[in-house]
Amino acid sequence: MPASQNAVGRPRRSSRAVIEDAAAELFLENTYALTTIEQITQRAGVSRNTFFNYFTAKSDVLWVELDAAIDRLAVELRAIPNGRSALAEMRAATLRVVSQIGVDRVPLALTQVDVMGTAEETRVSGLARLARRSDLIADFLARQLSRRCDDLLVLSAANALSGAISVAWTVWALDGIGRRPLAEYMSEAFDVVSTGLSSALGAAAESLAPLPE
Amino acid sequence: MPASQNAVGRPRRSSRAVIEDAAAELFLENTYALTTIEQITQRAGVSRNTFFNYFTAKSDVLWVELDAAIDRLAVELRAIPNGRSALAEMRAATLRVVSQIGVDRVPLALTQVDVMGTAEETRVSGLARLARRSDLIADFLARQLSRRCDDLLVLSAANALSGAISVAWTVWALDGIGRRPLAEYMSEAFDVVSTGLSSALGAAAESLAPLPE
DNA sequence: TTCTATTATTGGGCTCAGTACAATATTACG
DNA sequence: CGTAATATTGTACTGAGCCCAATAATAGAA
Repeated sequence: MPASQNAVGRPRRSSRAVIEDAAAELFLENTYALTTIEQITQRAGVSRNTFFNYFTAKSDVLWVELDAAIDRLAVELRAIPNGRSALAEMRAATLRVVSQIGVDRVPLALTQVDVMGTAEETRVSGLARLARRSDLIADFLARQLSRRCDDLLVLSAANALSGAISVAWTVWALDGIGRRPLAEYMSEAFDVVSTGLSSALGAAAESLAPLPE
Repeated sequence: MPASQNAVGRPRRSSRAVIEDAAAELFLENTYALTTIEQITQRAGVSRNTFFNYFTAKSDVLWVELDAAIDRLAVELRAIPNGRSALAEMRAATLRVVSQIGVDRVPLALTQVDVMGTAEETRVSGLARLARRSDLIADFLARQLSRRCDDLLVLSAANALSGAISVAWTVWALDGIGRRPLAEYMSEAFDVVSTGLSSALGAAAESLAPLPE
């Protein structure tokens, strides 16, 4: 634990935080793709290797908030005893995690997507998060439903739930400064997959005046 | 179109096919991660650059069948006129595409996952396919429902559907030689997300004897 | 058959992410 | 103050992906 506190006045900031900030600046200045790890570490005042002490990939720094949320979700899911209503518990656990996230904790990858040019480059790394969360949920569902992890039902449900959570994050971020709490978006997305696409899409079609053309 | 047919007896095989075969061999021999593009092209008898004439990434060769299926799905979805039942048309289009796929057309990434070591390395590239298909479906749903492409309902539904298709492919591949037609797996996966997770998971729980512990 | 425009293939060079490993600095703690 | 644990750095390397110009092969016209 080298860089935690200092004897003198200002507490020295951790290398990790310095790297995160330097990366955020450079991504906004030069886009994600055109920023090299060497540039990040130079601005942060550390060596290139130090970057890899804290992140396993350049894209990791884009998803700090999301990774933390997934970590917390994993803890929540593990704490749920067997035999409870899987879907209800899943929803509750997600909302518990998400309710602690302020409206300013937008993952770097989802902020100013246009200026950072983070449309396609970061898509893949975001999908890795979707997959990790999907795995967590699949394990949880398999346990709750007494089914195998590679069961089609389990995997489909886990994918749908993880996807819904992902979409909620995205739309929340896209809504800009005036965005409502993340939990509200999360609830909506859960409703869609919980009640089923046939009713969700059907209701959506009915609720709209049939636009010609 | 240089290497299509030859005057003499055996028609010379296209560079693309040769590369695909060489890659498949090497992935099985040395795993995906330990196979370099240079090795592939050497065995195929072409130069390294020729690889990039046919594939934009090393992982592309793992998903040839899936990419073709997604291309066909795109065509099918574009051909559907407005105003039809979005979910029913989506299901029908998917089944049309998938019914043409023989039980031996398993994407390379999903065959012998253990021996190829294609568990984690290829996960990400597979997710890129999920995302591309998700985009296609979102466009289609937005058109059918007269909603925006970045609408939460549209995105959630598209994600769930694309995920279900992805899961169907995976479970189908995992079922080995005795696997049933892909369309059957696809139908099952569609049912899960169509009827809704609350009923799907609820029904699943009811249909099982409550296993103790 | 010969010429020509098109397309496929190749060679060379280059950037940069990610890895490995050993050496050194820094911190915490007894 | 000494020492063990941890953080940081230096150096070197592999391999994917990209760029661009040069060359080979092909199809089609004449």
